[in-house]
Amino acid sequence: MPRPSDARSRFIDTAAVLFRQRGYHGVGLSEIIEAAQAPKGSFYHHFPGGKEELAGEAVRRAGRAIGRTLDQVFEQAPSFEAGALTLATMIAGWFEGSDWSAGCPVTTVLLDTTPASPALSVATREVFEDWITKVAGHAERLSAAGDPRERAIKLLVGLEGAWIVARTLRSAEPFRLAAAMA
Amino acid sequence: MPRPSDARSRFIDTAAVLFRQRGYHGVGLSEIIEAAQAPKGSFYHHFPGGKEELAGEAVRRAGRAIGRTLDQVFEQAPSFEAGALTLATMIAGWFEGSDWSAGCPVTTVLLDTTPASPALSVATREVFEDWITKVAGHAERLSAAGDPRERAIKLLVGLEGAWIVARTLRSAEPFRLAAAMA
DNA sequence: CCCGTTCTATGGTGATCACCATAGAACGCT
DNA sequence: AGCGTTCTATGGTGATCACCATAGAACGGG
Repeated sequence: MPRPSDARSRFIDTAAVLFRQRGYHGVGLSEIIEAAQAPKGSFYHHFPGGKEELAGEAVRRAGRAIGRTLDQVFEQAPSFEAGALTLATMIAGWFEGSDWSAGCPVTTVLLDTTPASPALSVATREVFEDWITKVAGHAERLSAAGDPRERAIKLLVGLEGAWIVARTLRSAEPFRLAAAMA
Repeated sequence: MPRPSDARSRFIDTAAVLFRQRGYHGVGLSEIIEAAQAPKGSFYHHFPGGKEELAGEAVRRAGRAIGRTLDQVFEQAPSFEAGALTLATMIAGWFEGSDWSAGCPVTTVLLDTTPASPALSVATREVFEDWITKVAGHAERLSAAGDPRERAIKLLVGLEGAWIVARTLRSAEPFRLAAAMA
């Protein structure tokens, strides 16, 4: 086997960035290929499934990255509430750093493709379920009040809502309020 | 002036439905025109600003409709909490009735166009601000605890988040939890 | 009745869409 | 060295994109 291609990886990361800014249909394949500085022809070698396969990989990779962050934050949090606030503050910081343009990598693809693309619907669902399971585990470990899964979904709902509202209001306040709610 | 055109109105309503399902870039103009059963040429007569102008009208009209619902619900609610629960239940019902495909009319356009289209960014922002102002007024009138505007944003964040998460989970639970949070 | 405005109707425009056929280059293996 | 696989590179494919030029139909007011 020749050298492992970093072109494939660049495709995924580039696509993730662009999809978060303008959604799945808002970004053309040619723009992704150009931004990834890869030849057009090698795209379909790495992604026989085309744009959908690429988006699926982007969603899963970004999902895993956030999942890791989520574990790190809650592992060193003194309480579930403190962890939720730290997480919300972190996301708000990244979001503001992107000038309120880098939306949730799952949501931005989800709204453009569900239920039109079953494969992508499954990918987004699995990422959300993974996050919920992880957070519920931390909620239970930190002996937070109430049902762990419900608390996890509450946090997810609050953060996703904040990610939407903050984009228009161009303010971190929704994240602060989301953390306070959950 | 000849008869007021109902074609223009059909364009707006048709576009609103389709944008909510698949986002701004996910729906082609030709599909909207065909679904509205209008000739292609009359579109640019009614909307010289093209697709963006149409989307702006769709967002504002849908925003006003939800704004009216919001007033109706809170005007006959015994408390802010009761109103929030009723509202969340209503939206969840509509959403499930569309087989979890009719997303928030603002969000679905917002994520596809902000900040690429300043005009649409303004439209989505104005609708959200209108909702917040309305809900804050009801919160104050019903003497809900805490800052009225903060409570309004909390409810908005919760509902928008629920609208996202419920789409993937295909369940009304996120709406129930959003109401409980706010 | 005729004019002027409003709206409908047809038929494209160039540009971009996602996708692919084909061939050569780069490398590991035997 | 020669083979087989992996990847790069080029150059399109038909389809759809948003948009528009042009002309006729439908209606009001004078």
